[in-house]
Amino acid sequence: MPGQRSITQAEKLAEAKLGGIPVRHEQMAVVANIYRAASAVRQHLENSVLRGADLTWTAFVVLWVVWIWGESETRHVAEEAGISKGTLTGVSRTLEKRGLLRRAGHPTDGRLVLLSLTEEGEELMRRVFPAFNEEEAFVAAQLDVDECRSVADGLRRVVLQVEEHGEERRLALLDGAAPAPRRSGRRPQS
Amino acid sequence: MPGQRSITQAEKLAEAKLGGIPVRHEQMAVVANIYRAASAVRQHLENSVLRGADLTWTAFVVLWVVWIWGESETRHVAEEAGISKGTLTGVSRTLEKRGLLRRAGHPTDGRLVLLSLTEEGEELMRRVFPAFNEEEAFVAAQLDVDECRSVADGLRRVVLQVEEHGEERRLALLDGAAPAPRRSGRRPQS
DNA sequence: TCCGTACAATTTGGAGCCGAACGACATCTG
DNA sequence: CAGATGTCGTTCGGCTCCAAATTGTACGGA
Repeated sequence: MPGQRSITQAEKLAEAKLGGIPVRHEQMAVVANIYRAASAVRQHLENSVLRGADLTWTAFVVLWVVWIWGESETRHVAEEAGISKGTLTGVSRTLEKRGLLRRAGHPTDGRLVLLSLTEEGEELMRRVFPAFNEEEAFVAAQLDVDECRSVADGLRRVVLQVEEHGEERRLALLDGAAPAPRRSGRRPQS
Repeated sequence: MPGQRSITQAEKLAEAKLGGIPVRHEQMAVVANIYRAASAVRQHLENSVLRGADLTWTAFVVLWVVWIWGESETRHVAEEAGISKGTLTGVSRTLEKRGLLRRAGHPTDGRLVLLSLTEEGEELMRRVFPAFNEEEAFVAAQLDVDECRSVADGLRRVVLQVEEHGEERRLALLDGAAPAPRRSGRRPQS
């Protein structure tokens, strides 16, 4: 139902709405499906393995990053996990309360906080990650290994494009104009 | 930096952590990159075109769905936009307050609410969508049209796999056990 | 030693988001 | 035509998230 057909139809309707102004169909389909897939995958993983371990997606990602990279400074963890520093403060404190994560001050630089897993956290990851990876395999079950590689590679190029040229592009678009404040969140100045 | 290399490295570290238990690398890479790409794309679009129009991602998606499909019942809009009914209630009311969306009762079935764009909403979409689509093209600029098609197709298969077999899979995994309540949200019963 | 600057994490404000419970309405059944 | 059952959208509780403002620490030069 909302697969190939409805997306194609949506594109045609969009074109009609624009009175002949051309739409970049393929690029539109990539973005739309990236987002659909991300939601579907996240929801499946949260409702299968993560809920049983009482972890949110973000909490799992944070644990995973620290597990893989070992003791790390919070800003690196936030960057790698794809969340803001502010969010990480809350998440890491929750995980600390649950005894999965340790937060320690840096020995010489008092501004830094180092995150590492507790033994309990390590155990959890040894138990949960294999199940998580099983479900990753499940969601990708309609793709063979080569297709996985090529999809992953295409997505990597999207990420790189944004990381390398996104900032510059945004500046060019605004062209010196005010960056436009965010609707939500704390108000600037006032 | 966090491109091909660091992901591959992460996978090796993960395997080491598991003491030889095999990891499904390619499937893991697909999931990881779907999520990274979704975040990157959303952030870029929010910070470029959407912020200027004072729209969040979700608000834009809702407007887009109603624009494309015309007057629609809320549950269909929620489904198509990939958000819960409860979220849609809030978002649609915000958009109504801003004069972009109309909420009307169904003429014969009093339970339903129909959403449609106001003239102002239509104008906004005619103005914003082309810019949005331009940025979709920008984020996909490293992919040629064929690659776009094949990535989109691969992602579509992921979405279908979850939509068609996800529920069944989750039930099989829990195997009759309690579905494990969500940590957040309103508590059952009590 | 005392600034000023730089950069760290944290706090804070506002919106998003899910899913259980709820109330309103529709429809089926006897 | 009443009650049971089902299906809407809405409400509500708790958590997630971002980014501005804030707080705290480091370190360079006067």
